[in-house]
Amino acid sequence: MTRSRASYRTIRDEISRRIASRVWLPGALIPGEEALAGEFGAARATVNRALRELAEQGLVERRRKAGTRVALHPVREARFAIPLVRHEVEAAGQVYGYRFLSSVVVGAKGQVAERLGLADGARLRHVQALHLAGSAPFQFEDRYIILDTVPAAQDADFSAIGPNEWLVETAPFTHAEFSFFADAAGKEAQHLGIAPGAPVFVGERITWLAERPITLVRMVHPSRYRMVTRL
Amino acid sequence: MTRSRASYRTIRDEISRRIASRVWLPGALIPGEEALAGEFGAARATVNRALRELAEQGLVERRRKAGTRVALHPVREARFAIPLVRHEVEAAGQVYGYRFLSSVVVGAKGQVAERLGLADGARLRHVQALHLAGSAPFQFEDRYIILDTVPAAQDADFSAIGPNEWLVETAPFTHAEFSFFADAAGKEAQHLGIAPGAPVFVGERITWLAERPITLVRMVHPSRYRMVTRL
DNA sequence: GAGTGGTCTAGACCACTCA
DNA sequence: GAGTGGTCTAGACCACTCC
Repeated sequence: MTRSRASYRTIRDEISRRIASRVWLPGALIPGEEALAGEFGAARATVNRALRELAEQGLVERRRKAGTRVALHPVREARFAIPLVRHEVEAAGQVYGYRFLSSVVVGAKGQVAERLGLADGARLRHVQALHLAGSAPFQFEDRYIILDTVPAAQDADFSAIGPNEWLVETAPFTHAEFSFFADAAGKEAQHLGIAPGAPVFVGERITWLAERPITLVRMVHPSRYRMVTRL
Repeated sequence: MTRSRASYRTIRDEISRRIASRVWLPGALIPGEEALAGEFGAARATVNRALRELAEQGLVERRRKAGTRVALHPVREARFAIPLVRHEVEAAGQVYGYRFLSSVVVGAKGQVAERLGLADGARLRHVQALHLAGSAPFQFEDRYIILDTVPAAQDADFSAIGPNEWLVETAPFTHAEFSFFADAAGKEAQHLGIAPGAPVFVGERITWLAERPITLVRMVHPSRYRMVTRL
């Protein structure tokens, strides 16, 4: 045996290989953990971990009593890292720049109040800022911070450090909702240096601490932006 | 004790709570697995699984010898399910429709050849199709299938079933690269029933079987489309 | 009822990395 | 060198679900 020992990676990759090479066809039942443990000379827990990871990837589907099947329609998941803008820019080898635009305390109303599940009039700090990669605009940030949840945000100074970095270190979140879509540039066009109506890539994020909303942010990128991942 | 037993979920959630409530601050070192096992009355393996999941979520960072720290900048990951278009439409409670547009075998060249790492002239099947939600256009699909990797695709019939569904059941992939961005509608505008130049949301995906490219697809959505996830 | 995955334990050795 | 996480084992009990 060249294989010093059966690791869960070895087993996972071998099973993955058998699926890819169609030794086990989509929809087919594969051997149980016990059987595979025997085949690979490993403990059942080791096989379990291998299969669990494959199930997380969506490559197989597992059900008690029914066993493990090769997924018919691999509803696979793509994972995207959600880094700080600054890290994103620096990772691309460019110099990060930050420009504070405006800040004002307002009462919640309309769509914003609704999306955050707030009563009209709840106090929000509305901040706008621009993030640069080198000298080029990279992201326009339009953010509401719920002051009931994060009172300290009322007096925070966002002239030098962006509200995202401030929040990350001050108010961890427990839940989040992300959405991404394309839109036509509105008022942010001038800040991004593009024509009004030009396509922009928008990321929206709402974060909560337990059941209390922390912040709603709209991050607008010019259309040269790409969100990329591999798996 | 009301807790019947310490499960890895209990432990994971409790640790998560301590981080959220700032009992353990960003950057702080948290107790070792041994210590936590003692505190929770669990085996070290159980604590390990809890911490491993938190590390996957990006909430903590682990290094041998150095220990486990609360992440300073939670580079958290968002996961997006990549379902079949049909399932996506049906999950939204709408009737899925498919319209085959065109298919032709071409030689690889230019950008396409380059992105797939193919020699000029490699044979590709180029397929275009439209996916509908109810009567409204949902996604325009523009796909190249590498016939060297998937010879069976040469004669596959895509008039009733989309190439994606066909591929999923015929040619599993081992690696993939996804990218998402905003663009201005080009020739696909007429199929999507939107104005040329209107913003569209584009998803591109390349899949490989081992080192051989399977397919490159460009999926174009009108700007009403939202890609959403929670965590 | 029975079979399969889900989880937990106690103990062990290993691998990496910090000092 | 020593400390911490990474992984594996052997065995056990449990929970879900199909028949």
